[in-house]
Amino acid sequence: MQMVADEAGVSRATVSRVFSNPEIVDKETASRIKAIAARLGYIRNEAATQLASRSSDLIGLLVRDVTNEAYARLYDNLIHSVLDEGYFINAMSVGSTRNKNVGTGQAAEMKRHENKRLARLMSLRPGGIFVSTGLIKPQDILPYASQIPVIVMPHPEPHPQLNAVGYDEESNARIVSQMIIDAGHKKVGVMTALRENSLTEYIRGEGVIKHLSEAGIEVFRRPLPPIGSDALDRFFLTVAEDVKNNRYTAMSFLNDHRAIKFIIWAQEHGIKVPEDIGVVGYDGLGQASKVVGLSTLRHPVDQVCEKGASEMLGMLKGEIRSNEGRKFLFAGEPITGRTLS
Amino acid sequence: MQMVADEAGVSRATVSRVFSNPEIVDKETASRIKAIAARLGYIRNEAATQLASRSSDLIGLLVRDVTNEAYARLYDNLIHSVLDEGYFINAMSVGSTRNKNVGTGQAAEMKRHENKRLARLMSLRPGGIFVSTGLIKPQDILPYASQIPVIVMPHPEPHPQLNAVGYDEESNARIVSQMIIDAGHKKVGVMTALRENSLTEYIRGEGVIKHLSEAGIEVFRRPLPPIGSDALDRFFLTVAEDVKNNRYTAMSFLNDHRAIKFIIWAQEHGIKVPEDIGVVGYDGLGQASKVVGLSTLRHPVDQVCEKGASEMLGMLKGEIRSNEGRKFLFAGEPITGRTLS
DNA sequence: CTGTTAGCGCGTTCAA
DNA sequence: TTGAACGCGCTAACAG
Repeated sequence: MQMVADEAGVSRATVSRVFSNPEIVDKETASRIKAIAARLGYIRNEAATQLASRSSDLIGLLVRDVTNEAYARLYDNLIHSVLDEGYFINAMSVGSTRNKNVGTGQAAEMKRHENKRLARLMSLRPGGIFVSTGLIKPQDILPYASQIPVIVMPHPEPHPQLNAVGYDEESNARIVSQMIIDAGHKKVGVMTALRENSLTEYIRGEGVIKHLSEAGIEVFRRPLPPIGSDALDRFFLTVAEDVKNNRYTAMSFLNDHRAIKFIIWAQEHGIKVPEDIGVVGYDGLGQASKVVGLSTLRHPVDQVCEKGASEMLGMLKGEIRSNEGRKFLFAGEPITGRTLS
Repeated sequence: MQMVADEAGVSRATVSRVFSNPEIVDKETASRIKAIAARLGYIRNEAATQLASRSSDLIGLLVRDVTNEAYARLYDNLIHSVLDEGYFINAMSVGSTRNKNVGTGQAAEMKRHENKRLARLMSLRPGGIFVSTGLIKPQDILPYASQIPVIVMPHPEPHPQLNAVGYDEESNARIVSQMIIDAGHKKVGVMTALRENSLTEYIRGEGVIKHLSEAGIEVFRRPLPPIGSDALDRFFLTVAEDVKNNRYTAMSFLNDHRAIKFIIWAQEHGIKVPEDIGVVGYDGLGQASKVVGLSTLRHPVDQVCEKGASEMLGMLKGEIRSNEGRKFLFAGEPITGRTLS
């Protein structure tokens, strides 16, 4: 910066103004300085900028797993939504469990890991934070939420003090249930999750069970084994056993990814979908579900992101109070595919 | 930090040491300070740390599009590879073109956009940078490469001064060609790209053409129309026309994503794969290609990431010189699916 | 092992 | 419209 200032025959302060408040600098001087800066390859040091200005154009994003298409979409969408207003998303991916030997009962460790990442995110002193992971607990977020705007997304976090923009799981469960009912199934297997592993998935599963039961459908609760590399395979074996015994004619999954994995698995194990068993997913994202023709529910990702971004920007500008636990829920839409009947 | 120091009855310097160089602090003092910091919710300001230490535990990643599974895998893999050594990946996603009205000939604008993002990344003063985008040009990277370690990945950037860890497109083209030949095709359509739009895809396409031609196969060059929202649809129409006229029996795509999009499109337009036309992809990533049973070539993502990360870490530690244009190429492996014959 | 001191590169007063 | 001076929160010598 000093070099640019010297070259232009001005002080560092003027150079600084050119990059932070160009309007208050003489037009000619400004363009001359810009040219010199470009020629010299000067790029402002954000760390120093942030430190001196006590503000940041950075918005943190704690995200579960970027290889998960649902999160990737969210990420991508947020980037563009906030970029228009001059903000940047700094993502902290907790990471996939793909190559990790995460065994039974290690959900606790994953939570610790998420908390670490969240703290790291805070160390960057972002203007605000989006939290997009199902594992972390409200009480771990709360301390930060009192310092900067925090929006939980797209999980419909119920905690009264946390802002949340998310999927209307209640409505969604009803929609999925109706799809199953409309397809004529009378006996249905439903994948469920433990509350402590994923509140969202817990609500999804229980919601579907509630609606199906109320409609007189016979429901078979099939809990997803605790987190672990072979959990899904064990789950599939259970379903295969159920199919063999004609316990139910359709299976409701907690997300598309697992539904599709099951379809691939079933194919390899001589089980036909939907002849032997109907399959319904949950999220409707990703190319794979389109290819399979998966019957599923499409989450309103774009709506959620737009609302989340506009809420965040409103809070950053001080137009919206960030400590009132504002809630916004959006319902998805049914996607009729070829896997349910 | 001052509050923590006061509370512990030590100076700020000691608190600082606890978080940057714990070994040189008295063990008891250190743990006492840590406890106080935790209680007070103190989190170090990274901007200040970075400014004062003139170093960063941050590695930048310029990435084309996180919603693209190939890049997402790369991203995720890098995060974990460098985290083990105490580094963090800060990704700058140039963004998908999904919702953008990117018309014909706007490749130039996308390049400008990428350059802006790269500059922004530099403003964060990372220790090094991974460049994972096909559009940006060597001369736009070079100025940065002289300042910090830069590794281009996974595109096999040929520029002699740039480090690159990437896919061995030469070998890959040979492998794909062999798959097509082995499937018995004599007349083949090959998707090609413009050199200025994507060097990698250009090399891929030309490589396949070269190998097929040398094997006596009749090749039909089918260039992908310039970037634009309807480019792919126009391409598909061309292929459909070719199929109708029996010009060729198989089509070689430049990546799985487009191959799968074609398969979905073909399905909707009454064209059967592989009966009417065989399809071969390129990259072998993503759940969708598995579902389709796409015949394709699997890129060695993990190998590339591991090598890239270890190179980067070596450079950051000064064990490897970063200005020698080191090159590492890895060949993929053929995936025999159901779409080629 | 710990405290003191001098910056890191910038934004932002306050005068001029 | 510009420059001088101060400080953001922290690390890195150096001395003790």
